[in-house]
Amino acid sequence: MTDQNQTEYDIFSIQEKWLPIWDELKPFNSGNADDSRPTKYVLDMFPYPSGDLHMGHAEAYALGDVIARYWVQKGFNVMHPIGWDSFGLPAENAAIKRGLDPKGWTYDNIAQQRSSMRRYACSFDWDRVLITSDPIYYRWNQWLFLEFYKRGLAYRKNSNVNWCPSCQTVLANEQVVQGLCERCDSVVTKKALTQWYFKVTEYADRLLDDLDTLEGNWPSKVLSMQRNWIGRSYGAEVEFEIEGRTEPVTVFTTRPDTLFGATFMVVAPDSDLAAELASGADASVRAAFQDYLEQVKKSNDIERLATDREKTGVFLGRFAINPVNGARLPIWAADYVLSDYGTGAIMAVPAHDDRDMSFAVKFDLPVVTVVDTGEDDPAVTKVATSGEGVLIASGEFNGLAKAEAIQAITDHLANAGKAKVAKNFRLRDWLISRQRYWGTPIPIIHCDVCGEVPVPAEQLPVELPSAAGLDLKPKGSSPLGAASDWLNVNCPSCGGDARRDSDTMDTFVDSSWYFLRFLSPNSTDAAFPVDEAKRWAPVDQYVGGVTHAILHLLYARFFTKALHDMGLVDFEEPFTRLLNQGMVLMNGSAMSKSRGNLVALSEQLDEHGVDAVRLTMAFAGPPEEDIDWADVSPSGSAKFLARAWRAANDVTSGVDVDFKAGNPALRKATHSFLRDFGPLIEGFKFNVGVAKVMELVNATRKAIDGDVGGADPAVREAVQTVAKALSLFAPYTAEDMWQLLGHAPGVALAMLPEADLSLLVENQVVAIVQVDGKLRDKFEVATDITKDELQALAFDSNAVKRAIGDREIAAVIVREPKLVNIATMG
RNA sequence: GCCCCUUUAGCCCAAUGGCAGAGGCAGACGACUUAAAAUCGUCACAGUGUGGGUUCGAGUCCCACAAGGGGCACCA
Repeated sequence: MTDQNQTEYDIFSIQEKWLPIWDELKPFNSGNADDSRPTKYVLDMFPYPSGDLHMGHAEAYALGDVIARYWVQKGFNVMHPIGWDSFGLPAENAAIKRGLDPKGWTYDNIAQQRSSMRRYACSFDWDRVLITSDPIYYRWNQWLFLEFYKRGLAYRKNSNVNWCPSCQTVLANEQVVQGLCERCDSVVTKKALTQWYFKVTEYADRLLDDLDTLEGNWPSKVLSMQRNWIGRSYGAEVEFEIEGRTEPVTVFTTRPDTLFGATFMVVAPDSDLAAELASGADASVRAAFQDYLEQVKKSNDIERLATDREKTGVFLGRFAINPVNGARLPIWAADYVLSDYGTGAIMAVPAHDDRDMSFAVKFDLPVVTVVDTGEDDPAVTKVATSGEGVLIASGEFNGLAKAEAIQAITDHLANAGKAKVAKNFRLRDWLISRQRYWGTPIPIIHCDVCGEVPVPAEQLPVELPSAAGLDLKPKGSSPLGAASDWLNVNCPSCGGDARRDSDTMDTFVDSSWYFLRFLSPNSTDAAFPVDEAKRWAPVDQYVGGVTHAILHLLYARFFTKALHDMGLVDFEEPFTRLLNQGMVLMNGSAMSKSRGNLVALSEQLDEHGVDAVRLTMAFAGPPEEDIDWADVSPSGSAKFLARAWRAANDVTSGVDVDFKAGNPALRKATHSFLRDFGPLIEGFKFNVGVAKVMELVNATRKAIDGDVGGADPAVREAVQTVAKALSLFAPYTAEDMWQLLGHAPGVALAMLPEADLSLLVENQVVAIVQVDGKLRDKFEVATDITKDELQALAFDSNAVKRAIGDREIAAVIVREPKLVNIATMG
């Protein structure tokens, strides 16, 4: 049965041999209508086609493949699709640099990655592929945009937005990291622009609360980052009368219990309120405010967020009245108050808030202590005390603790119509307009008569015009504005002259719903089929890097909830289970050309073979930890694979031997492996799973070389088990082993059997005896030994007697049949 | 400053509260070989970051601290 030419393991000829056969076999097709297997949806985060695959992709896809292939072997119809997140700036920048069309660059890279994925033996269903820059895909971005628009979830507003002067485009809040553009690290500035937004905040509560349902199935780190980002805080909105103004000003506070300690009010300098209050003051105040406003506008977030920065601000010459005690509070404008959070105005309680305290110290404002926390008085120390305590100097509320005080004071003011319970979110609406070319055109037409007019559904997609003749260089307005043939259209409503919106959508829109598009990637009837979504979605297992912990996952969750409310899906969370793999490092740091520590995937594959690289990724350690390529050994992996392969070559029994006649010890090893393997894979302990396969191979080797011999049925059973398990990590080697064992191609579809637990029953076990927790003796006993028998045996042991000496026995713990612990006095 | 994770052999990493070692790398030795490589086999190496506590028993649970990594950080 053995191929005579194959006496030595040669991974490279094995790779060449099997690729075309798999192309024919298509073992991972998930689209057969008469497939009766239960469904499972395993999804890898799709790549951006910025070049060929790199080590990071290799890790992610190796790990995703372990899971996808595992479920296939457990009898599931696994949908494991792939696509490309192919709109976005790198294509545009590359095009500008080389004078090419972004399209050509993008699709060349996709072809390259696709061929590398095939060679890497990813278990993708190649009949389910999508590319977000295809009109057939982004048409549905536009359709969804318009559906959102109908429901008020997409809207346009003018505000101060994040602006990257280098990318020459606006950025979402989420794309600004430490005041820098996440893409190019330029200092982000502010710019007042009218832009499109998705109303994520409408879902803020659900986005936060539903994280609880993911507990245990998503990494806790991601859950906490999302919670942090959404940032819900409860408190009260309190109205303050303003001298010389009819309307009161509402402030949001999480500490209504400290109201008696409010000594001034602060408003955001860039708010309308600040301007209005200043305009009612005298000339010198107005001038000072204008100066300050200019200064604030010039500063960027880097400066603003520096923690050691001194507080700045100007007095607006106006006063508010504290609703609890009638105190006159000076109103200041200061940039530590943000115009787009809460109401853009706060009551300042320096005694119990660090920020207010440093402001009070800087400008010599009074400090009134109203909570006794047992610490030194902040009015004296000038150090705010923000902890729990008892109310003082708060009139009828004195003596109350924090929670009661919050309740009581809020209720008291609410009765007078001056306050209400409120909550606020750190989360802002999602700014989706981008002033760039390579993205989905926003399907809105601007008409001087009719205003914003949606492009009628039957006119979708609004295709991108060719880049030929367009200047793609960033210049602060969309390159599409210059495509006049494309831009100028008739208004769908009145037929008059009108213009298309020339901005394109943030590419995170593309990836917010792509997991649904895989259900029918080529459909021109709908974004996705609702009935298929019921069958396949949500995604059972999502695999990808933690870099998307906030942005992508939050947006996809928002889309899912919106689609749920539109009646298009029947679930509210898109990704039931999430695995974040770590990064691949080299010598302790992320690989980069500039650091000179880049490891080329193609070179690794050429040197060690696909299987050894994949196995190394899985074996290196827990998947969520980083892998330092300097610490692992792909050549060691290759050595092991050769060892496994040779075991298959040494099997001399026929395909249909009866395993029951096999060597009991080796059968036991095989079935103990089968018992352990599944839970390890399902618990993402791939490294331990691989170690178990190695253990079984070692046991098999010993059996073959020892008394058992290669003809024993247990050897075949063991090696077949190895081949199946190994196909999760090393598909080429496993397939070749499968053939050596006399099977038709398709080890990936071979079922992983359940362990026969009856083979694992022990009737003898080693019992240990401890004295005061220290091991003193051990001996074999029957597994059904009684407690008394075991205890008697323990006291019979000379070693135990010696250990006890003449001390008195305090307690004897017996855990039959494996343990006796004798505790002595003293 | 706040929160989270990690810390086990020279290295990467295992260990339902019950004998610290499953697996690998790097080593040493042996067999095979004229020799080497490959292969096969054997072996050594830590008492689990530090200090307390709970327990009959702690790598595992609790508290504090240290080091490394990550996240958040003027959001009222």
